[in-house]
Amino acid sequence: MVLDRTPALDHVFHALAHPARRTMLRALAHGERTITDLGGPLRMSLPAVSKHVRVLEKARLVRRRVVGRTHICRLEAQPLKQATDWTMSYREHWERSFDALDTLLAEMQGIAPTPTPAPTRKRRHPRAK
Amino acid sequence: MVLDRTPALDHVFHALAHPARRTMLRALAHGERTITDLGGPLRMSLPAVSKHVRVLEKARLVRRRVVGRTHICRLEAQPLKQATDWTMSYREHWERSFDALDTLLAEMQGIAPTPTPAPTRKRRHPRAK
DNA sequence: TCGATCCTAAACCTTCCGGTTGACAATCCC
DNA sequence: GGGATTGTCAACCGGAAGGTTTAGGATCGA
Repeated sequence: MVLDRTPALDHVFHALAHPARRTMLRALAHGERTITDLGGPLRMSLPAVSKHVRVLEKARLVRRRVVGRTHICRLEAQPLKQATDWTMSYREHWERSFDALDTLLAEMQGIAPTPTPAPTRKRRHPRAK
Repeated sequence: MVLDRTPALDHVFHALAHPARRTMLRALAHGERTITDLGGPLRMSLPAVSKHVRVLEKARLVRRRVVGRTHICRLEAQPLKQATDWTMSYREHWERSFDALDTLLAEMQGIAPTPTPAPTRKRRHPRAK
């Protein structure tokens, strides 16, 4: 079961809600980066970058090790799996809306909707007619 | 390609970052709900509930129709697919860390790590030795 | 040793968030 | 009509977010 009252998810989703932080994660996906590296494409002061990194650390999306005067950041993707688990638990819903769109398009063309393949998607909560 | 600078994602992730709103979405997954319904389990005033719902609407996760004096909310799961697309683009990373854990556990037991299946997961950025 | 580089700390500012209360509009129903 | 129900609006509040500037500590390297 996927829980909604999970403080960890609060931090992860909050961390993901800022474009600068998503950009940082994207950079980290290609390898380790220093703070200055991460700030490179971002047009903001270094202290600002530093704060964003701390938000990512709080969400456990980034780990840092200090080497001399440079801080080297590393992506920690595990929380992204948890986030995915949560959002994915709604998968049937967005697929259902795809089905609905299929149906609509098909009706507009006067043909039957494309039949859903083998593992039948079941309509879990049928609307009252 | 998955874009990081997408305002829509800002709104979606921000909407998901609050446990009350995740709880609301969970309720909506089981069918339509009125504002009062949504506030039911949440121990907060009705105006507060109302604000949360507006955040969900801004993220296009909820649509509302007004029937008499009641406002009926409906889950709109499409943005959750976009969110999933984004987080899933890091899948190889959390799987990689699983591999690492496998290896560690295997080493602790003095046996070889479980071999990775066919489409070999490559180590993209090898650390200098 | 001494300047340049990397980064954090602290103070400050503005805006947004999340909640409240109080008032009121609209609707339902007796 | 008139009370109960549903929900919003507006004002307010404390605190968090997101940015800046200024200062300074630590390290590198010539």
